[in-house]
Amino acid sequence: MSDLLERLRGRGWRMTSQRRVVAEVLDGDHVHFTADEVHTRAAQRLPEISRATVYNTLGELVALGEVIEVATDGRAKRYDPNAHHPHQHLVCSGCGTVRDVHPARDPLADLPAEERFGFTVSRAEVTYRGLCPSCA
Amino acid sequence: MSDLLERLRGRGWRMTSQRRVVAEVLDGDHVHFTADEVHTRAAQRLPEISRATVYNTLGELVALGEVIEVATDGRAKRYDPNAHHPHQHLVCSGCGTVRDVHPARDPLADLPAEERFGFTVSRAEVTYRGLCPSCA
DNA sequence: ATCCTACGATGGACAGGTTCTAAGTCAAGA
DNA sequence: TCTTGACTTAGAACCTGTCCATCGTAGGAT
Repeated sequence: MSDLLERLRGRGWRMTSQRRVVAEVLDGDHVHFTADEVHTRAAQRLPEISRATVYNTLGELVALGEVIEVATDGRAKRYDPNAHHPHQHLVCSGCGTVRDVHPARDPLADLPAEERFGFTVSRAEVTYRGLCPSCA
Repeated sequence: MSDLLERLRGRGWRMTSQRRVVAEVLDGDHVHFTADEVHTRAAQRLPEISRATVYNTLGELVALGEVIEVATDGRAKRYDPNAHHPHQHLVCSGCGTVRDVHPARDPLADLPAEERFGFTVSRAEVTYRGLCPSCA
């Protein structure tokens, strides 16, 4: 993720301690935090960081394509830093855990033109639902 | 949809005028109202119906599997009474409109066993995103 | 090294969507 | 008809997310 910081600096980002901490929180595999969870974890390192800053930074990361916004349920959005390899999500209906998964085919390819109703379809998000081994 | 009322009564539901009106509002094809829209339309028939009752009833219908909850993008959830015929959703990123669509393949079939991580996967929800003709 | 200043951070107000609570009402079984 | 607990109500509370005015500071200029 430190090359994320490099990329951002290369794009003219002013590198502040707040942005660094948010990027560090999102570092790591299989992480799907809500904005509030990111804020809580960031605040452990930088207690005075504000929620607005976390929202701003996450929004910028999404706009830059470095992070993906995932709406797994009607509740808070989750932020997925694994933006450079296309994937979908497997969600446990019991505990809410999210795993990245890789279907065999691109789901966009399976929506025929006559089922697009004139829409310009740009992406397909698949949420597989079921029970994880612990909850089953 | 009147057999919906029958099914609900059969499951021990107390049949109130409020629940009847909510079920009637959801009747019909290609309907994807928000809770607030359901409330507005229900209130045309039953002016004193409260928002809480609409939310309660919608939640119960979802729990019973009679209605599907569709999470659009940070906006209000939409409620889809077409729960008995498998389909997916096409959402306009501009205005939030939802259309039912039918992909050529069952997306569940495209998640290989080694990508299931021991989960018991029961369903796949696909949300296609793009711009509708008016928003494009 | 210090100064400037535009960009970023802050926190508090605000808004939309949803859930909760306490009190009153009524469907349906006895 | 009576009784009772499930249902409804209004409004407060809550959660997620955005906006605003003000303050602070990163990083280029000097």
